Amino acid sequence: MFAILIAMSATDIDEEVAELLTKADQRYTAGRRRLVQALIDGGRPLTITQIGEIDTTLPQSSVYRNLTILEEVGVVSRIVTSDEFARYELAEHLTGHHHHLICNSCGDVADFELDAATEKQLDEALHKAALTARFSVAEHRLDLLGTCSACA
Amino acid sequence: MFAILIAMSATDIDEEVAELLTKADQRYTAGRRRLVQALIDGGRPLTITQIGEIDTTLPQSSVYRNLTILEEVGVVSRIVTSDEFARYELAEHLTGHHHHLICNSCGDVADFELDAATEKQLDEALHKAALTARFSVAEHRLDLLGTCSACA
DNA sequence: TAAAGAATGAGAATGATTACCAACTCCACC
DNA sequence: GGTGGAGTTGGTAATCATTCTCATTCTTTA
Repeated sequence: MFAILIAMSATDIDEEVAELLTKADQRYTAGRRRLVQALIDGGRPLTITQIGEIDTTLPQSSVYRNLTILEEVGVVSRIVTSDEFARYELAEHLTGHHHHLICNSCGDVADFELDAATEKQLDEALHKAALTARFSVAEHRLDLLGTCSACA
Repeated sequence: MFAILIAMSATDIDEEVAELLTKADQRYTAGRRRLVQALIDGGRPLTITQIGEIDTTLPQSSVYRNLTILEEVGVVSRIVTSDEFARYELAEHLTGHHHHLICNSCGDVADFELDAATEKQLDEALHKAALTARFSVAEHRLDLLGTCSACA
């Protein structure tokens, strides 16, 4: 498993997280720091269980609560695939816009990026489609479903 | 709410469903017929609750069981958004390839299509990306998240 | 028509997630 | 350098979408 290319250094992320929490009148406590670090270390969307494996000192109830708070504040985003577990990763403005490779076999999720030209054309086509449906777009989500190299 | 453009007539769908069930040693019972009809009538991905509202004669436990069977057989596909409810719609080979508009406010989901050129370029870019990640693609999934016209 | 196998549906069980709450921590102000 | 109060924690109980169970009811076929 590879660590993904991160758009900011770990300390930059830390500062950004601190600012976002402060702006929302929330503290950047030790537990929350460890949680963010686990997400950085994971390098891909993680389930609650996987987070608990990466940092065994984190109690599950605190992980759930703090992920919710970090999501509200815009630090993490929650993604749902097809299995019964929600996954969390750092928000795109910290890691860069990307998409997901979802393995139908093991359920694991990896990140990937599209070349800028395709991304641009896609965006234009999506905005046109949204316009005719009178739908106001906040973001788009593009996933590939299939089999990862570990399961092949 | 509009009904979506369906790639097959209702009777064509019925025949196709019958064949797929038979091939899997399953019966196309009255309850399953009503379930498929509810999905056709809905014209968009429906939650269990919405299906129960469209056809109030369908018991919830049977809806769950039969949706699972219809999914295994390839008649319906289950989609998960961000809220806590799974949604079901007829599989793409019955309705045509399409994508989803997911409303962050009411949670409802509508279908839309992309023009063929964009879809083609997207497909090529995705295959290239999958190749470098050594990921074998079964399908892609593209959703727009935002606000629907009813909630705007 | 009878027997075997499928399917049904009402309710119980499961399990990821959320809510609760008593103990703890941190900060601001005196 | 305390003290009060709000914020946070973490263990446990509650929630609720979904799955399982099983007695009953249909279907098929011999």
